[in-house]
Amino acid sequence: MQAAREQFFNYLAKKKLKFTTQRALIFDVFWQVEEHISPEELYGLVKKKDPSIGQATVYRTLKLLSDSKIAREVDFGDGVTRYEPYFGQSHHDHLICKECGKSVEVVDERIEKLQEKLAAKHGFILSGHSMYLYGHCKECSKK
Amino acid sequence: MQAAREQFFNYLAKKKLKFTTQRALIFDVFWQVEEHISPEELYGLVKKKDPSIGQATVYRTLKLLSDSKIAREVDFGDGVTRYEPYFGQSHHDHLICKECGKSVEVVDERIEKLQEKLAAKHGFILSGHSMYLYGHCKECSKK
DNA sequence: TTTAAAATGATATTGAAAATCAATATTCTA
DNA sequence: TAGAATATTGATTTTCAATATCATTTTAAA
Repeated sequence: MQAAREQFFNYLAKKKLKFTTQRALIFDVFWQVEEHISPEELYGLVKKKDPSIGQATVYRTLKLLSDSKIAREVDFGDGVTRYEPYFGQSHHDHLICKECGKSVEVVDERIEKLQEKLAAKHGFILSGHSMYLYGHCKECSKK
Repeated sequence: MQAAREQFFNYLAKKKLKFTTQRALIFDVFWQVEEHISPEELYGLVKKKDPSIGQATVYRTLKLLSDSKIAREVDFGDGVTRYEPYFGQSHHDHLICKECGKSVEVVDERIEKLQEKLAAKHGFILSGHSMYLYGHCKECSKK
């Protein structure tokens, strides 16, 4: 079994929750996702494989995936929470084109370090952050 | 007239919009705000001064204040968009305690520079960013 | 097998935000 | 100034994502 699937299984076991066929299916479809997906979009994909699955189950399962660190919530500020496969992925933030909506995953270790120091300076222990860079991509700048 | 009020007035004039008494009142109440406020909270305050003002007008005016760079939208990820006085303020990001909800305004010029470079590295021209640092404040860490 | 706990899908509900719309108010123009 | 054009307002409805509820079914434990 893939590591991520196993992690999900273990997480559920630890919480005395069940690895149901619905959760397995939702996980499998989700795990194919490139970049990120909204609950509604995922629901659409999942329904193709099993039309009997309820929308609420998709929402609930995404929460579980998020709690178990298999998925990560991303919020591009357009009113929809999206999720992206996270387990096994290295940490990254997002760079989004305001014009065409394209998003790129980015990281800068120096920024990460500075964020921690910045928090510490104010007496905080940093546990996470969300950083979205907005701008115009090469293609859109040309126009 | 204060600079911010004037900026709002000029913005409206440029767009051929009117500086109505409602907009003036909403601006005035908003400008007293420390840190940030949600539309609903602001609506509550404004109603105390003029109970006839409609909720929609508060929402609309906040959008105008945001468009004119007098206010800035902030999103702490709890489903409510808040606004903070921005005109004349120096740029800053937010450090939020996950436990007590306290928020602190922070900046690090080095981070700002690195963000720009990071975007450039991917062919983007950076036009803005949103950065929220989450952690535990000194008081909450003690417990 | 019985009992308890968890999960599901359908449906209803919530809450923020936006859209609609009739009624006013303001500005422009002849 | 009268009248036309435009903008604004407040009330209300609508939208939409997300969550809550609940009866039913499934699964695990005793």
